[in-house]
Amino acid sequence: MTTGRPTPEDGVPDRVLLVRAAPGRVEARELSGGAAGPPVRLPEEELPGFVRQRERTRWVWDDTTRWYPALLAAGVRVERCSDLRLSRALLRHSPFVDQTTLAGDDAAAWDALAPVAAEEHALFALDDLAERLDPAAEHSRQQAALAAAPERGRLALLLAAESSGALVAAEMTHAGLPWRADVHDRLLTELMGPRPPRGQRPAQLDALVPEIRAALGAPQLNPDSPVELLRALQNAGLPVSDTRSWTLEQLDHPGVPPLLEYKKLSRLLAANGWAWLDSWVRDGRFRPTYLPGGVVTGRWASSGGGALSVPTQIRPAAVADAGWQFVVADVAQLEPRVLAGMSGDTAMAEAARAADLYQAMVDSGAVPSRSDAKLGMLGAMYGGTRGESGRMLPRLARRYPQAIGLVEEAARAGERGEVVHTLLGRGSPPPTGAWAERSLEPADDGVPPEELARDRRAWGRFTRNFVVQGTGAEWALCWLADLRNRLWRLGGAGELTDRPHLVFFLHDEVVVHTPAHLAGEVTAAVHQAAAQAGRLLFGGFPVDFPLDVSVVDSWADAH
DNA sequence: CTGACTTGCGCC
DNA sequence: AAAGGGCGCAAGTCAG
Repeated sequence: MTTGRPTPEDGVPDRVLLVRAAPGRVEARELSGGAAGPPVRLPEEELPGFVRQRERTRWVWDDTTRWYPALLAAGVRVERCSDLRLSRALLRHSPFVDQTTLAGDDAAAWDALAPVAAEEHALFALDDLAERLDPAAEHSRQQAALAAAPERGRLALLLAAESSGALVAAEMTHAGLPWRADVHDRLLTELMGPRPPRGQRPAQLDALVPEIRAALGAPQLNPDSPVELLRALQNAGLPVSDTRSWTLEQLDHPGVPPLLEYKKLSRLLAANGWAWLDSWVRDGRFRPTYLPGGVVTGRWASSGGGALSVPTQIRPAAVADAGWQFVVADVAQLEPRVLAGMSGDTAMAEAARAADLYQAMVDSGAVPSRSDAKLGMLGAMYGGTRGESGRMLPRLARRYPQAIGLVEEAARAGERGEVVHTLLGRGSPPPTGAWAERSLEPADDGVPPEELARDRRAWGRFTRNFVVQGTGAEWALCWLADLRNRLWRLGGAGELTDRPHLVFFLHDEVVVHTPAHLAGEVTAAVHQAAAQAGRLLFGGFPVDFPLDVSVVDSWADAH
């Protein structure tokens, strides 16, 4: 920013901090090293134009949810950013970081900063906590923390990936998942009859009630009440202590089939019925809010419309626009592959070079059958040791000592009350609860020792899973970030939604909405991004991440 | 009545 | 002897 207002010609270093100044005004300050240059002030309405000019800039801002939606609404996409809120959250819990480097007067306020939802993203809400924070100071603290960290390379990758994730999240909410309300409505109508007036049951659902009542001999039964239902089942002589579908399926009784049918339809109606359509689908798009880093392991959370569980039943309503298609991709067996990579277990990595990792474990003679392989690995990663899953563990440990050793050690560390971390350095939360506070002295306040021991083992299962789930989330973030940039480059000259763009992401699956003629190139990009994510996390270590990719008109047709 | 908690079930 | 990770959401339940 040598000549006043920054321009593209200024070239690198090209990291610019955006700060809210007086109402309606923004300050841009070029950053180099730890220092911020002199502020350049511009009116809010000029910000999109200003940002659009500097395509290669890394924008540093307090929180992506407070800046990016408005830019997207103005038709501006940014290439990269540093999200100080997300970065701080990572650094604050990473065991790689010396926490004293992050101390400061407004540390507590930074720690408390929460994302804003789409409806409240007004850029200059004066009562916003963010208004009182100093992003330049926070940025230099974070740079210092990073510079002092023993694993600064990994951490820097994690911060960049997390920030890219924040961009993707905002873009997906902006674009929305194409959703055909008419198809959804037809689907509901076929299953349970036409939409009833508010507060009434649809015809097909209603018709099941007398059937259930008759079979159970409970003429007044309201099947929506778990309490009433449980009593009715018990009065009918059925040995049950809950009303879960899985429990009911074990029973042989004439009341069970209509009841299961009722529960199934009633669930669909409540979770993804007409009310869901009214609330969450506008102008042919489903727009949930994604919360990057919303889960302690690094997975995303979501809010609005239950984006984490869009049932397969209603996916036929996700239909690409005319002339467009979906490229749907998911990673087969992400977590065991990640475990092979992060533990450097060459034997498991060899299995991970096959499209079906579990089958490869059988073929190498490690376990007798595919289901043994799967159950055993799930048990190793989740901490299940019951039955089949537990019996496989010694066998797996012999064959894959590094991989199984890594999760076992994570479990032991958790049980000792220690913090564990992912490959890139995301730290697990410190343990809470009676067992953790009392781990060094015997219980003296009446909490039975068995209960403390149970809690301790439960925490060990959490830390065991944390390292794998969390590193899996890091792989997925890198995949997403790289794919996002590849898609942009494929698209020609238009805005985000004129080019191939991400419209859905869930843990290990993405949906890209693309002009049909680019579907082949998008498919290639999805594969290239997966390979790149593997290299970023595991360098040259030979572990593959094969994808299942479909090019479809409707999400329901994938796989 | 409201709000907190529980139950059940969908997704990975 | 028993022992499975992470979520969000709606509806029912129950205490205050």
